[in-house]
Amino acid sequence: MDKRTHIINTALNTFYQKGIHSVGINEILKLANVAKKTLYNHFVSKDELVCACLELRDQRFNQWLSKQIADCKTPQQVASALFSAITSWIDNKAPELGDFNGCFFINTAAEYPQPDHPIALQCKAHKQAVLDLLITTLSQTAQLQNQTAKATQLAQLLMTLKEGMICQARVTHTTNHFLQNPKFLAQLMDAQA
Amino acid sequence: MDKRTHIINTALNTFYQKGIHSVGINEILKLANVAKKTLYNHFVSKDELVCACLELRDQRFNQWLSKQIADCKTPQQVASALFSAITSWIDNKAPELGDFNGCFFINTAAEYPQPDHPIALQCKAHKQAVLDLLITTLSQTAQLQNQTAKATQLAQLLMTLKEGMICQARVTHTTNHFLQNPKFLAQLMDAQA
DNA sequence: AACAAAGTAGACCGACTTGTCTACATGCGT
DNA sequence: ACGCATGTAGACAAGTCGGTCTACTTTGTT
Repeated sequence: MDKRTHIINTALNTFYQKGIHSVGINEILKLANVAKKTLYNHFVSKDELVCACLELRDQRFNQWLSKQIADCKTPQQVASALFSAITSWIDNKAPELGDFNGCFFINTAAEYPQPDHPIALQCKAHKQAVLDLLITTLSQTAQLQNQTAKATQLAQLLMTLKEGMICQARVTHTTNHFLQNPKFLAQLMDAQA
Repeated sequence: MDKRTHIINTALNTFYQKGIHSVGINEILKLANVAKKTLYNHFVSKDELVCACLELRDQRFNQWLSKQIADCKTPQQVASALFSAITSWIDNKAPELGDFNGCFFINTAAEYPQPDHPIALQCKAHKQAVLDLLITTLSQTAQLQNQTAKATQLAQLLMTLKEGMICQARVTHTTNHFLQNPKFLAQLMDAQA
């Protein structure tokens, strides 16, 4: 396998489970069975390796999520698919995303508090990409065609609930199962009108 | 002033703004104008200092929040008060909580991924305390007396939205202003019935 | 067969980390 | 006035960090 992607894979798994600052370069080297020079031959610094991890995670997550909410015909279906996808992720039933340990981007952003740091900006960009995915998916439903404002608002609501679910699960290890109640979702998605 | 509380205050401010692992003991010593021996005379380790910071933050936050949602007569009022309080915090209009940098407990938990670590447990306990505050406040409204199940469910929904707002604001620096729309809140709080 | 590219293993550097310890100064109760 | 607790200032230990570098080995191409 390509050494570079192998390093990124190992680093992503380790960073995601233990955080960035808690994991040293040497730990990644041992786990990946790779020499230090090889790593620094592909990445000029640890920060750049972190960026590559964020990029890979962004790809994987967006691909996974877009598959989960594809073919939804109504906003309610989108909400339902989204929340059951997140719940299955929390319950470790989404192997593509690894053992659940919260949102890698929120966790990472917490370790890089300077808002203009490249890593913080990349975390921010990921959130925007997910929001855009929700907006376009919602906009493609029959109910919301040519209503981008309403679709945007709904997408923001879904995002807020999604982030809340993830953070709650990360810290308290609890899940809000009523977010999968169809009746509640129907009322929630109509509440905007 | 008491040296111990002065150290905790300085440490809390610094940890909250920059994260735990990014801040060394020496930085806190300089900011607090305190000798290293004094610090280690009051705290056996950095971890214990972090615990003291979490405890202080927990006190301050709960006190602030309970004041914000006191005297609410309906669930909708509770929701409205909660979300406008969080929004004012995000907009740096809650001086008791310092310059907004997300949830200190979520940020800290992200730096201590082991679920059984004392610091992680303290973060978890804080979230439970906030949830309890919401439950009791909601239970005291006329509409929800003797309906603890419904009050609990509503409190969980409010918690999820609150966490989502905070995390979104932390990473993307955006706010969902429609969460303060009274019409939307009314529909949201009725959606459970 | 030969050569260049890319790998391994790990010593090493300087800076930083938490935490200990010595030496000295200050304030307070009796 | 004395003694003790508590403070300051900072050297120091022991270890970790990211990152560089040397010396050697493997791999693939021509």
